[in-house]
Amino acid sequence: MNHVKDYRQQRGLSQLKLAQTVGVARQTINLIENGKYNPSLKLCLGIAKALGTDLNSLFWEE
Amino acid sequence: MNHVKDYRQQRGLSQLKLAQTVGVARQTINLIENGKYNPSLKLCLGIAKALGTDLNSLFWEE
DNA sequence: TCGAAATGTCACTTATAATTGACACCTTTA
DNA sequence: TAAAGGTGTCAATTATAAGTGACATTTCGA
Repeated sequence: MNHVKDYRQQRGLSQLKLAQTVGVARQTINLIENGKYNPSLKLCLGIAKALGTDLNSLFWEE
Repeated sequence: MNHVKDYRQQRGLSQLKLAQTVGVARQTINLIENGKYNPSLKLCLGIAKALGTDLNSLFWEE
């Protein structure tokens, strides 16, 4: 899994708001948060920047 | 860009060897190293683990 | 300096990420 | 009690990641 939902909620953002910031559809954010698929690197980078964090914090499991 | 090529060469691996370890085609590694496209998160994770490093080291630019 | 391994790239196909529109369900507030 | 915002999910389409086979060039050790 990943930590997108946690970080998004900590920032008080809706899925829609995050999606608009990153420039993707709301459904795409929803699917990523629920582990339903495998986002592209570019999208991961966009989400990390929009949430003021980095790739490891959101997507890395030791 | 990214640092896949640097890390791979430091480990003395060919594109083919890394591709086999990760389970993708050699061309896929070549395209990623040359910034020709946008790999999936799953593939980025596989490459990071195969090279004994992490997402930020390979793909994060401040 | 020859030959093999490694790399870069092409065309084509297949798998899947991502989009769009829609609907049901839930919670909160007027 | 109903209206609005937020979420989860569905089906259908489009965009693109990834695979396959092939070939030319470069690199490097015997």
